[in-house]
Amino acid sequence: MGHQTIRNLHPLARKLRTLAPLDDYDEAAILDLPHTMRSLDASAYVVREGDEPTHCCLLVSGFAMRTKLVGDGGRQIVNFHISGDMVDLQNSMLGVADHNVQALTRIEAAFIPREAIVDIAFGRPAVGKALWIETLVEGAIQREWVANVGRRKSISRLAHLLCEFAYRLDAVGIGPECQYTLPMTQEQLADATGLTPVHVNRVLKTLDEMGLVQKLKGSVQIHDFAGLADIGDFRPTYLHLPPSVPEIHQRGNA
Amino acid sequence: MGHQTIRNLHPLARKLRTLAPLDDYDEAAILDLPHTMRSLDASAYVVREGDEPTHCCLLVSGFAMRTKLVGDGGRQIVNFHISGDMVDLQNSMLGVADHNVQALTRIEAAFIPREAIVDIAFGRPAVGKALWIETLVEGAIQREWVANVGRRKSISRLAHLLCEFAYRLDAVGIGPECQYTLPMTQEQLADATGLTPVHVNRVLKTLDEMGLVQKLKGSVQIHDFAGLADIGDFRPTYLHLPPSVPEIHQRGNA
DNA sequence: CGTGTTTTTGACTTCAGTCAATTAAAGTGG
DNA sequence: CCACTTTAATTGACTGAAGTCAAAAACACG
Repeated sequence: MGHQTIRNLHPLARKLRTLAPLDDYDEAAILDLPHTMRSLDASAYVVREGDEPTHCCLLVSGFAMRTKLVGDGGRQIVNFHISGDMVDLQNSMLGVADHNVQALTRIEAAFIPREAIVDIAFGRPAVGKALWIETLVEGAIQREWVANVGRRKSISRLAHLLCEFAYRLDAVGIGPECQYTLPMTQEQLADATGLTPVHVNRVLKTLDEMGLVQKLKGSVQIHDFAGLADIGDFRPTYLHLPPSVPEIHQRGNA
Repeated sequence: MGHQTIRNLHPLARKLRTLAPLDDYDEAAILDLPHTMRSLDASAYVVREGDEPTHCCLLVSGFAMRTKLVGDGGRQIVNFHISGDMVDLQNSMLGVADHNVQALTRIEAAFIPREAIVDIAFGRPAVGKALWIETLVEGAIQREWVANVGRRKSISRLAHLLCEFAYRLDAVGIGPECQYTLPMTQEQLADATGLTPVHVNRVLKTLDEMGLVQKLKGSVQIHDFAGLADIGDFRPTYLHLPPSVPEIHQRGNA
């Protein structure tokens, strides 16, 4: 594997560095992780419920989502993922996948053998700690989603989701301030918020009329971040981002 | 600390053993973890949102819950916890608590210094792996809760919750088959399912009329587990329990 | 262009929430 | 042990937020 290979895992190194202090050897070990690159088309499955994956999938570019299907045919999106996310630690470490991971857009992904992850985690405690923290942060996000879907009304749910996405994109350097890529369809937003597509459409219209946010095709323009965060009841603590990130959103009112 | 002390952490050893293979030294190291015992009354806080806990709380006996408060005063319970659960890995590892942990009943808890956890996790990879897996399983439960609250109707939500609780109690040996301790009030069930107490009351009545389950004070009697799992759309994969546990529920129809 | 998504809108329905009052338990202290 | 307070459960009547159904308009793309 040559110089090309080295760069593939850069998003992972970048992210883990923000989660726990890593030295140069740690970073080198991350970049050196064995892996195979694959690109997948939008809506392709990375893992399906019931699979027994042997590799961990790192999302290098593009967007992905985790989905669960319920009995009556409904679907719930339980999280979205962006560059640098280990999209499948859980499924590969737990043996059998309890949910689906799907590409949302076309993605580039690195598949890393599970053993290599375990080895680096315990061979290099700093890396292990970072991976563990990543797992914990994802848990924190899931908890916030439970609260979002369980206890907020539709307008807050959507506003909250848009705020979260803005912060997470900022943290990885995509999504320059107040206009950012939002590749989900309204149906997907509905599945993420526990609403129906029709209602998402109406709520989005309301948010627009309120002058808070404007949804364009494939992206979103936030006009008043503070206002959006307010009706979305959004406080970013649960994302456990490094202190630098939140500042970006101070200027939300363009 | 004498022989008494050794037994305190037994629930933890017991649980971690089911998550990853541990040798005798691993178990001894777990039982040897420094800790202080405390008992807390029902509804006392173990951690509050915003705290910066330095200790990890292990629930030795009793029941606890994680709660998040939303802007309009609503509360969402995002998980329940039972004996053997590390109720506060997330908050202590992530620095600042993004949610509350509260005793649901009177509890006995062991508070273990955060550094001791980190040391054992990386000094004894088998233990570390078990802890990591515990974190991942909790994430899996959170995802299922997102789907439960987001996409199931009220009767399924409650039925699902009751099934999950039955399985989790079985896994730690409390809750002998079909009658088990269910210490939550209807208000707490409502906060866990994203419903109102009034509606929970009505749904519980319906479940009773359907002959599936009967709620008594402080406990619940399941008359038809298969039927309950059916309307609850409950499949236990996401709990990632050892294969032995599920069998107990084969005899659900007493 | 034409075909297939995705978005948008309107009319109507329903599940669950709200309000309010009652009953039943569970403590508490004299 | 019993009045007294508090907390939890129950019930009914009414409301409302979000869902459903259905059709039209707007894109996206080969």
